[in-house]
Amino acid sequence: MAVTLAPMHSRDRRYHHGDLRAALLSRAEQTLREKGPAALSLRELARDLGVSHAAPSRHFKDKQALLDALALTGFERMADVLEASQESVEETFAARIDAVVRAYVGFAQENAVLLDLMYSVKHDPTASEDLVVAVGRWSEIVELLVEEGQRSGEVREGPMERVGLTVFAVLHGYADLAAAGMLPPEVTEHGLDEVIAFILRGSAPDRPS
Amino acid sequence: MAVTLAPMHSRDRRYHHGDLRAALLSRAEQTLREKGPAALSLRELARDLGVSHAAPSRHFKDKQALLDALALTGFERMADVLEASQESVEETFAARIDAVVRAYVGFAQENAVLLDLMYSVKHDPTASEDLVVAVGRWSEIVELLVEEGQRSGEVREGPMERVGLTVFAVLHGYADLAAAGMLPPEVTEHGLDEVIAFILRGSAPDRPS
DNA sequence: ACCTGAACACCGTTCAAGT
DNA sequence: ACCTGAACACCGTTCAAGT
Repeated sequence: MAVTLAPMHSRDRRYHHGDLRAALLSRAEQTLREKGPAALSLRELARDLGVSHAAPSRHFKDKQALLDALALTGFERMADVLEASQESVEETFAARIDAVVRAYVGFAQENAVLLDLMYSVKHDPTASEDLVVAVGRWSEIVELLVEEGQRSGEVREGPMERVGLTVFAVLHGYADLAAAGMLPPEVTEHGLDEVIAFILRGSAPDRPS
Repeated sequence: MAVTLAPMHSRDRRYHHGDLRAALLSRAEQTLREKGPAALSLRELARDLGVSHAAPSRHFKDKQALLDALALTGFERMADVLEASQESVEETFAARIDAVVRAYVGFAQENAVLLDLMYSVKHDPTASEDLVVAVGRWSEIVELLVEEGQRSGEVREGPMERVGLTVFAVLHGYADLAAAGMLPPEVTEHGLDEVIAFILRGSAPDRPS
């Protein structure tokens, strides 16, 4: 019966969608969130949006291209969240780490499936240039933070690949466990304090003995 | 458990495979490793093994059941590797952590895609009971290790959900980054020393000041 | 430029039937 | 018990054609 176009909603655009690309991304994320990555189908997406099954190919070369684009928006939003966490925060390493850990873990919990997608896409060798840029943006945040801590004497000396990377590993590991639902419920926010304290102890300078 | 049976076709296998279940799992892992999870198809698996496309359904209810079973073997092998890492190792917290970190990261690097599968399956609410058991086996290893360290005074006091979980988060985060190929190449093994030192500092008791 | 509709090859799942 | 072969509904991708 669906031969007539866009009949249901009076305020619908012309026979082509208007901003199909954005609509596809948004709807895809919703499906991902609600039914998981295995349930994501281009044809169903098109059906939901009231366009033909071939329409998405005008905006995304193939399914993987849509997933890549979705992951990219995830990285960008993540970077935004991390950068925002550093605004109007006391300029000590402890305060900054506290803010960034809470922001990262919060994002991970609210966007667990998207985070999975982000990391699996990044794993892919054919990753786009934009994506590399977006990843760089938020690994830089941790780097800057650590370097600042080193200058102020709050963080032990050493190259970024050692100190910064390890701090990031803690951050990422805890967020990943939280997103995967592996943390006992009462630990989820309580545990954050311990993680932050752990990072501070682990990255503190040696005390003269 | 008869292994040899009457042959059927000219030179190939018998008409039923013999141990199709194990063959499916093994071949699925190989495909996963070589071509990634998106390229895994039950029909292709069956083709590769010379059985009809409907044969796998005798052993796995559906595709997800096969993936679950594959993830389970991953968890079991992981537990084996971790347990093996604790044999004939000096009985100090430092030595034990060193061994377990290297084992975990090593496994993660050699089985990156499988690890992804393991965590995505564990994320699934319909996870089997066997799987929960297998996960428990290796989170216990870290717990025992931390408790032992606490008794010997090498590790600060505190409940397992605080100290043990955080140690595990570092371990997991670094392994995940390594598996995802996010570590600069020269860091991969060099960085392990820093991670281990970080864990030791982070979990050490407070020094009287 | 943007989308449709038909076509193609492939997929997961089910099921009666064979051995 | 274990597997086959056909059938069904669905999928991703491509492409000539419409507007």
